Amino acid sequence: MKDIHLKEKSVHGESSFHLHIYHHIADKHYYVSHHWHDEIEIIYIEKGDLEITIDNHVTKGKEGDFIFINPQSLHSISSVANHTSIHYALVFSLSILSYEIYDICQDHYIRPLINGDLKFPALLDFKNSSRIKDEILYLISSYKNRKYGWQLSLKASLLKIISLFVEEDKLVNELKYLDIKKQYKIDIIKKLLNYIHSNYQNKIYVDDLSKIANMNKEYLSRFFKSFIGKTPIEYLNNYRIERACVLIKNTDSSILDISMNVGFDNFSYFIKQFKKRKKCTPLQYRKK
DNA sequence: CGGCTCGGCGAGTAGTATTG
DNA sequence: CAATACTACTCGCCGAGCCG
Repeated sequence: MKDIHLKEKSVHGESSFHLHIYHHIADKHYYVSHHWHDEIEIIYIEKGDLEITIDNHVTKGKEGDFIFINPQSLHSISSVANHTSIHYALVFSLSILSYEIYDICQDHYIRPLINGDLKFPALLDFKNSSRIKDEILYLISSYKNRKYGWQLSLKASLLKIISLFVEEDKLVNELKYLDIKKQYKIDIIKKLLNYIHSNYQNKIYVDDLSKIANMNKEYLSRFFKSFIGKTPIEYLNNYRIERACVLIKNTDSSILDISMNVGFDNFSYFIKQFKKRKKCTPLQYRKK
């Protein structure tokens, strides 16, 4: 089975050019579970609303908003109360802008952005930043049109966007605000999520997780919920059901085998949990 | 002192195994 | 398949300890 970890291992874009733009039409059940990656992600909400949680802080994005997710930030994305929405997600590695020789741009801006000393603000107020907005929209259209030399045009746009951020003094200097305690907690959550994703096929008890986090199990439940919005077991069941859905769609295995495979050793409990989340039985889901 | 973090207790709920 | 008993989990509450 494909090994899936919360830290995305997939390379965004072609292997020769690490920038990709996804166009998502998100229905009312749209939910991208907590994960993180080395790339920067810029979300442009074309239509509707989106709720994005970044490092335990909820950002409500409205139509026309741009949301910036910095490298290594733990984030999840979901639709807002029964509404569909359309958004672009620009995912790219800042290393495509790196220089091999020492350069003041590299030293003052690119490297600090890569290692997290400088960050983009989560939500940008575009009242006074229409140039940044225009440049991002231009970047999206360059990507779509793919005229000769489009990669160069995208690179130029990215540098232009960063230069506008610098010019307008909108980058956040993390060294000034570094919250070591908060970072420590985020690291624990990442550890727990990684453990769940690596071991969901086996039995997982809250006690196992509490040992990983060095907390007592009651506190861990609350700690986890305060970050993820679900208790550890709710999250685990949800993840198992999502994994089961993939197997139901893409394999001919029996529902019983699939339920065992994703870590449910109690078949009736699996059906119960499946119906609770998907509003149909696993077999009905396959027939759809 | 007040705010915050974390541990621990107890009660209620959810999940699971067993039995008839 | 339902009833039942047991275990695991969650959550409200309280208190200890730490820090500014």
